Amino acid sequence: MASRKEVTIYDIAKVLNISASTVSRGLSNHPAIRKDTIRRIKDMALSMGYQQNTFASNLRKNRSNTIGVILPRLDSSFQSSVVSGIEKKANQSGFNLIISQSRESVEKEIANIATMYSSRVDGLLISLTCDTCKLDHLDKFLKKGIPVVFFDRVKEYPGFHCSKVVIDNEKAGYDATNHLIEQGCERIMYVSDNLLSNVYSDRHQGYINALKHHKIQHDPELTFVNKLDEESGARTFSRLLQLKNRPDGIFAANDVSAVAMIYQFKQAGLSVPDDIAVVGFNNIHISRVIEPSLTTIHYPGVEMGEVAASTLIEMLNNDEPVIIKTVVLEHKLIVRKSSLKNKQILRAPSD
Amino acid sequence: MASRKEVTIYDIAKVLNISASTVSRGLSNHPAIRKDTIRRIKDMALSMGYQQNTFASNLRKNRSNTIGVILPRLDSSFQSSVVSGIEKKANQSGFNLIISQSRESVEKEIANIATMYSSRVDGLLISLTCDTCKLDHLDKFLKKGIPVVFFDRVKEYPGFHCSKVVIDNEKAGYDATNHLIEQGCERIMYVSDNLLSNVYSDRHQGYINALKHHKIQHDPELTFVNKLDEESGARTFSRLLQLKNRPDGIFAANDVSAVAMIYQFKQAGLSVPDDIAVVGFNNIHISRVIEPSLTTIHYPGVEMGEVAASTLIEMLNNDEPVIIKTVVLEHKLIVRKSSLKNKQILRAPSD
DNA sequence: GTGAAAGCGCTAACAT
DNA sequence: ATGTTAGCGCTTTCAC
Repeated sequence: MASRKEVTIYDIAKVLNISASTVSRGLSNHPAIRKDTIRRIKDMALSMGYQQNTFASNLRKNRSNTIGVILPRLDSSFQSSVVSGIEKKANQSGFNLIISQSRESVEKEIANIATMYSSRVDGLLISLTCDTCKLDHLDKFLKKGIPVVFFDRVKEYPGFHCSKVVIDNEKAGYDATNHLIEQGCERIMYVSDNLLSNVYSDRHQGYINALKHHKIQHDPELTFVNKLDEESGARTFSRLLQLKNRPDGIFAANDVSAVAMIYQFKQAGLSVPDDIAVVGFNNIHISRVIEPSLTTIHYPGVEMGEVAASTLIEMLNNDEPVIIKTVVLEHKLIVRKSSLKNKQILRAPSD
Repeated sequence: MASRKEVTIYDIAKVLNISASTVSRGLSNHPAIRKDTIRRIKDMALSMGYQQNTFASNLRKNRSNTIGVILPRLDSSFQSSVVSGIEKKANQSGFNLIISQSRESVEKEIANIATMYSSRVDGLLISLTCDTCKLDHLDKFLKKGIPVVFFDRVKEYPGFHCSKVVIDNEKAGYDATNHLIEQGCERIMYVSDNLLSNVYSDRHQGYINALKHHKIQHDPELTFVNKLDEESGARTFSRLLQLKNRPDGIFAANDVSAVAMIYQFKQAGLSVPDDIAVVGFNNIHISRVIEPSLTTIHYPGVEMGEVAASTLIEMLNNDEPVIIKTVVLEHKLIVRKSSLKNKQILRAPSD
C-alpha cells in the first residue's frame, strides 16, 4: 500500500558525498565520526524526511526494541492502571509495547506467549491467569536469554529465576482480617478466586494467620472460592444462606466482589457493617463512593507497572550482570465505613 | 543477548533437499506447492523448532502486521474496555497491537503519532485528546496510504477522509436532557470537559436542542466546563454555590464526575434526585451500585473497539476499494434512581 | 575519521 | 511445481 519511495541512508550518503556507513554511524552518534559531519548528516536526514527503517535495523541488530505485555484483562480497573505505568516507563525509555490479554484463559495465555516470542520482543512482562499451573511455555524465552518479569499474579518457576514485582499479599490478607477481628468480628468469611493463584492463596494464608493469632478457630467452610466478578455478590449471598452460623465479617479478595456483596446485603436488608462488616482489596475508585464506603487494601497499580517496566528495561540495557530480584511494594489498609463496628474517628477523607 | 543460532528456511531447505523459496512458499501455503511438500516442510519446520523471523519478513514485505493504538488514557474504565475490544479483533486477525496513551496531552499525542509512524504500523486507531485542534501530524500516514480510523473522540480532518466509529453524542445529549425535563427539571446544568472535543460539544448541542424543544430558555451560565475527573464534583459544587438560581438537574458528560457530584451533594445534605437530579454518561460499573444509582447513557466500549479494529483490518486486507465510512453505534438511556423525581416503576434490575 | 563489502532472513519476479 | 537470483535497508567488521 506504500506509495512514495522511502528515503534511505544511501540517499543521504549520495547527496552528502559520503558513504552509507558514515551516515549510519552519524545517525547513531558514533564517537569516531566528526562532530560537524554528524551535524551535516542529521540536518540532511531531517530535511530529506528520513525515517529509519526499523525492520532493517532490527533484522541486523536482532533486537526489536519492543516489550511484550501479557495480562488477564485490559478492562479491569487495577490492571489497566498497571498497563498505564508500564506504558509510561517504556515510552520514556524508547521501547514500544505489544499488549495482549489472556482473558483468564490458559490457552489464550499460551497463544499470546507464542505470539510474543515470534514477534521477537526484547523482554516480557506477564501477569498470569488464575489457573496457570505450568510455565514451560516460557522456557524458550529464558533459554534464549530473553528476560521475563512477572508482576502481581506470579508463580515460582522451577529451573529459572525471574524478577518479580508484587505486594506482600499474605501480610495484606493478615491486615485485612486482623482489622475485622479488632472490630469485633468473630466469624469471618474469606471470598476468593482460585487459590492456585499466589494473590489469592497468599491473602488466604494471611487470613488464616490472623485468625490463628487471635486464637479464632479456622473454619474451612468460610472460605468461598468463586469468580470475583460482579455476580460474585449474589453467589456469596446464597452461600451465606447455606451456612449454619452466619458470618459477621467478610474479607473479599477484590473490591469488585466486595462492592457487589454490599449491594446484595443492602438489598436483603442486612446492615453493613453492623450485621456484617466487609473489607475489600484494591482500592478501586468505586470503593470510595459506595455507601457505606468500603474498607480495603490499597495497592499501587501504576507504580507496580512502572517498577515492572523499569526492572525489565534495566535488564535489557545492562546486559552484563543479570540481577534477579523480587520487588515488594507497600500496601496499605484503608479504613472506611464498611468495617467500622466500633465507631471510631475515621481518617481524613483524603484517603 | 540471543545465544543459540536460529533455524532459518535455509536450514530447512538443506535438510529436505529443496530450495529456500519452496520452503518459504510452503510455509505460507502457496497454491503452487504440492500438498505433500507443504506437509514435509511444515513437519520439518516444527521438528527443527523453526520460528519465522518477522523482521526479515517485514523488511521484505514492507508491512509490519501491527496496528497502532493511541488513546487518552489506558486507566479509564471506558477506554480500557475499548482497548479490550480492539485487542480481541486484532488478535483474531493475527495483528499485533502497539499501544500508547496521550494522557490528554497534545504534545504526547504528537510524539506518539511520530513513534507509530516510525514503527511502521500498518494502520492506526486513534481517539484524540480533548484539546487536539489540528490533525496535520497524521498527514504523513495518509499521504503514504496508511489507513487511520478514529474512534470516540474524533475530528473532521480537512483534506483527508477517514473512517470513524462513534456514537450519536448529540442524540445522547438530547436523550439525557430530555429525560431530566420529563422528570420535571426546569433548570438543568451541563457539566462538561473541553467543548472543542466532539463528544462534549455534541452532547452540549443535544442538551441545547432538548431545552429548545421544550421551550426552556438556555442559560449559558449553566454550562460548566472543567476536567471531568474525581475532583469534578467538588468544583461543580462550588460553582453551584455561585449561581443565583440553583439548578434542579445536572447532565454530566461522564459518570466519574456525575458520581463525584452525587457524593458531594450528599455530603452537603442535598437530596438526589429530589433537590437535584443527576444524569451521567458511560454506564461504568460504579453507576449501578452508587446510591442513588445513577441514570446514565450506556455506550458500548468493547463493541466500539471491535468495530474500529474490524474497520481498519478490512481496509488493510482489501487493498482495492477504500470505502470510508462513519459507523454510529447505538447508545441507550439507562434510567436509574438519580433522576427519578416522578417515582415511576424502574426497569428490570438487569439494566 | 571514513569507506567497502558482506550479510541479517526473507520474499517474489522471473525462470524452467 | 520448484529453483535461481536479487534485494529490502541497515549495521559492522575490516581495511586504509
